[in-house]
Amino acid sequence: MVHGSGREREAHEHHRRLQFQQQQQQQHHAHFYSQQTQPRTYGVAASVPPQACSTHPPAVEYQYQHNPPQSPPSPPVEEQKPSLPSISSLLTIAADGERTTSEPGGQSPKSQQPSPEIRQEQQHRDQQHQKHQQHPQQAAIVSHPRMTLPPTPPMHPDPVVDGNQSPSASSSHSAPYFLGQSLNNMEPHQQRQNGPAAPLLKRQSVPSQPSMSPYNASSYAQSPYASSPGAASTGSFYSPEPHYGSVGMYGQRPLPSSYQPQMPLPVPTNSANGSNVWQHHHYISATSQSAFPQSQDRYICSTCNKAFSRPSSLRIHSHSHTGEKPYKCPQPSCGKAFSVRSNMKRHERGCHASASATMTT
DNA sequence: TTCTCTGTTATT
DNA sequence: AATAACAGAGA
Repeated sequence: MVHGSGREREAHEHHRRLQFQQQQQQQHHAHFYSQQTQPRTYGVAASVPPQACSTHPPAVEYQYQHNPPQSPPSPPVEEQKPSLPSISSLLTIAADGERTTSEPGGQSPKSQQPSPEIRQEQQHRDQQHQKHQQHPQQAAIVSHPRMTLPPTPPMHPDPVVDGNQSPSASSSHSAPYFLGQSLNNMEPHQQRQNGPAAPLLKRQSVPSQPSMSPYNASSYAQSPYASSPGAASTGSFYSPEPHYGSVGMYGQRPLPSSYQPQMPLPVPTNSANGSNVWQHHHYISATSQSAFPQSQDRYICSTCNKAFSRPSSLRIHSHSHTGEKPYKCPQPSCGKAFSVRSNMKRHERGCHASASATMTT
């Protein structure tokens, strides 16, 4: 039971991660591009729903080719959407009364300029979506809702994310929920608090959670995405996972004091795993990097990105992911095992106090 | 600098 | 109450 629960959590997490990784690949494109087109107004942004990227990946490629990261002139989105006429015709249909039922695919024709009435309705819909996916805090940091990097997701009351495993389901609400769930953007302790969907950590007192660590929130705020898109293309990410992911979940290793986040970017396997998620989350700009206390919390769990100051701490922590319980109760009659030695000791003292006393005396 | 032990907090 | 997980102190 004890063993099972730990491994189950891990399995859940792993499974979810895989899903997210797949999704995140597409999302990454959308984010990356949107970072370069900040000046868009809300209305314009609404005209380029994320769905467009997820359902028409080629279009994204097209945009990449025309807008290299080095010099994003923040072109008006309209210029990138030459195929409006067909949408207009769709709108006409929608105006005829189908607009209430034409949404199931989540591909509402938001890019055209419909009649004010319709447009308002669509905007309203978008606003509602964004309410779901955005925290006020992040709205403050990034003035543009659409450009917010994976926001701390609104915790779904239903922790069972299995519903999202359905491709159709994920695509149908790809816009808001997709972003909202953006994965482990969620703080590990929050994840744990949400049961199976949140298997990793549960303590709120953890100071070095991804979102709290110096290379997270601050890096967002200072992210060169905003100032130097070219830097992003060089792949300066602070993300241990892509490195060790193939080795196992716990290929942690100390970050060298002079650690330089030089991720040669998309290692094929990593891309396939969607490690972009972490890349997004752990990018450090030169500024924030220099400000980062190098001697502290250098050991990052590749699974949950939690930081530890000691390798032993990290090793012990890794047990929580693997379910490994190397410390077994010495009492023959008790087959219990623990992942933390002190916990085993305590168990021994508490549960086998008399037995141990007999043995020791 | 790291490890072990102890204490604490959260969860079940 | 038992357990999981973590941080801090001391070795």
